[in-house]
Amino acid sequence: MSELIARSLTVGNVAGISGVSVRTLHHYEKIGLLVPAGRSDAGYRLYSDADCDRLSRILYYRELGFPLDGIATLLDDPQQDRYEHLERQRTLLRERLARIQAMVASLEREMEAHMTGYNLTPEERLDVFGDFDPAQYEDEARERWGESDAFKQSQARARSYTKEGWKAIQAEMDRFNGLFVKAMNAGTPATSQAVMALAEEHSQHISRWFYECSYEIHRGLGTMYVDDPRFTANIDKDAPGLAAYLREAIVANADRAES
Amino acid sequence: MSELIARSLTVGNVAGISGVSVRTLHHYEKIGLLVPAGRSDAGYRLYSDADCDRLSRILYYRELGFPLDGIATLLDDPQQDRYEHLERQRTLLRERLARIQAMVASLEREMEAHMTGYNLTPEERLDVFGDFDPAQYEDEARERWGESDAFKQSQARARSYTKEGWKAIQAEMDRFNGLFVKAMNAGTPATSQAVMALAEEHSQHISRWFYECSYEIHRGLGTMYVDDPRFTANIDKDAPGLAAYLREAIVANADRAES
DNA sequence: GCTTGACCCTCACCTAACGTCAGGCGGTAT
DNA sequence: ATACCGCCTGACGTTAGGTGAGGGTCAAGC
Repeated sequence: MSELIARSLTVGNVAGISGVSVRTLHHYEKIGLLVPAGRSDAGYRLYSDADCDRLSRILYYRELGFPLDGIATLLDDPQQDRYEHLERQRTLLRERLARIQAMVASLEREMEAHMTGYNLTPEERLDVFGDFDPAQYEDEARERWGESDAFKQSQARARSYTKEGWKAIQAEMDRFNGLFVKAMNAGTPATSQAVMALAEEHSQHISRWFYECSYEIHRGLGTMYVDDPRFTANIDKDAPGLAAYLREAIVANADRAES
Repeated sequence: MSELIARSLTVGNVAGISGVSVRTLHHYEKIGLLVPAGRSDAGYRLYSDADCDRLSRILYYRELGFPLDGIATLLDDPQQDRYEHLERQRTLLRERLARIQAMVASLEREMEAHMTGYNLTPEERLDVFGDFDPAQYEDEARERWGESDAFKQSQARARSYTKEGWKAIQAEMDRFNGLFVKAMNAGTPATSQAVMALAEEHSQHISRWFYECSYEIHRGLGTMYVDDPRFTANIDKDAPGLAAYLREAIVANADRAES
């Protein structure tokens, strides 16, 4: 056996590289969660590599929201080997990721609502992360957006909006509404060239700002305007029948383009 | 103007749909963070839609680690409009996501270390999320793994290991080591057919369990075994010179296969 | 050898964000 | 009318540390 030079670190060192405060380390010792391997002559705490290892695990579980005494029982359970921990931590991280994604989804729902101007119910607003099932969520997103690529694009773009862009998009959406209303009130059929062109522009506007809006997706949107009463109510607010008119134009345009 | 039937909810209702406790709502009222719009005759708290809206924002910021009084100043700042909040929340979520990804990366580094048996330094172990720069991280990963696809695969696979798989991989790695050591000790040249075949098997084993291991990547690994003293030390622990021997075999095999 | 400044020690009290009773009123369904 | 559930207001407890006070320690420079 070659000599073992076990490097030992002081509280300050450990605090420095781990990012926790010295006080926190004191605290962890007091509650028995992380007792340093030894002390120097002067009484300085000396942390071994194993201590750092343990601290790293502690920080993982702490970040994931475990109470400190829970972490202690987890770490001190002799039943558990390293693999067990890595496994659990991975699972927990996955859940965490899902939670964040739920928040992102909720945020985007709100941005969208804010944009199109309809009001969320308190239930919708407060469903920020509770009872979140990632699988169901993915399905819902896929169902809603037709395919997940488009959805991802939406996220990617949403992330890069500037304030000006945001305002511009809203103005543009208003302009669209105005044009559609005008056409409808003038009695122009939704299937006319002019109105279909407007629908085409609408789809391209979405592509520019939100996600690659395929005709399939655009059709889906049109359907939603009519089928989802919250959308319908908002769209029909100023001009009754606009939602249906919009849908007809969108579908006609999609059919024409794809034929 | 049509009549406005502002629905109002009791504490219990709000607690139910938001997932926070009644006590929490009491607390938020006491500190002035969320004061319900009104009270019923009996003194029941009545929360309006706007209150729910505010609560939703509060929960966002809370989840992101803001202190409650900080949240109050954020929400009550008249300078800030809705967009400001959405914008900030998005940024914060992105940071959060990066943090989780850093943890995942750190976890995978540890799994890998555990697998190949080398010991991380305390610094490495404790670098769980601090000072994380996603760009730098990606670069490092790319540099290390040659291209990012392979790296992503590694992550994808790592996520699906079972305990048995994990043990099997370790056993297999040990078996490889044994075979290489035997060959080396027997004086078999690293460039011999037999040893190159072993190297090929090694690469395929990695492909099976970690990521599509191209010859380029495999060569990179071999180089790392020699260049990274931590790897070298661990590999040479039982059989001095094994790291260099391994590298020679891997490179020879890759050259042969690609010619 | 002495000082200085960064770092360490141990109490000890303070805080944030709730959890958890206790004791009592209000509403409503049987 | 009773029973039960949900609501009310204190008030104390708890977790995970923050923030000094008062006092040793160590390495560098004069």
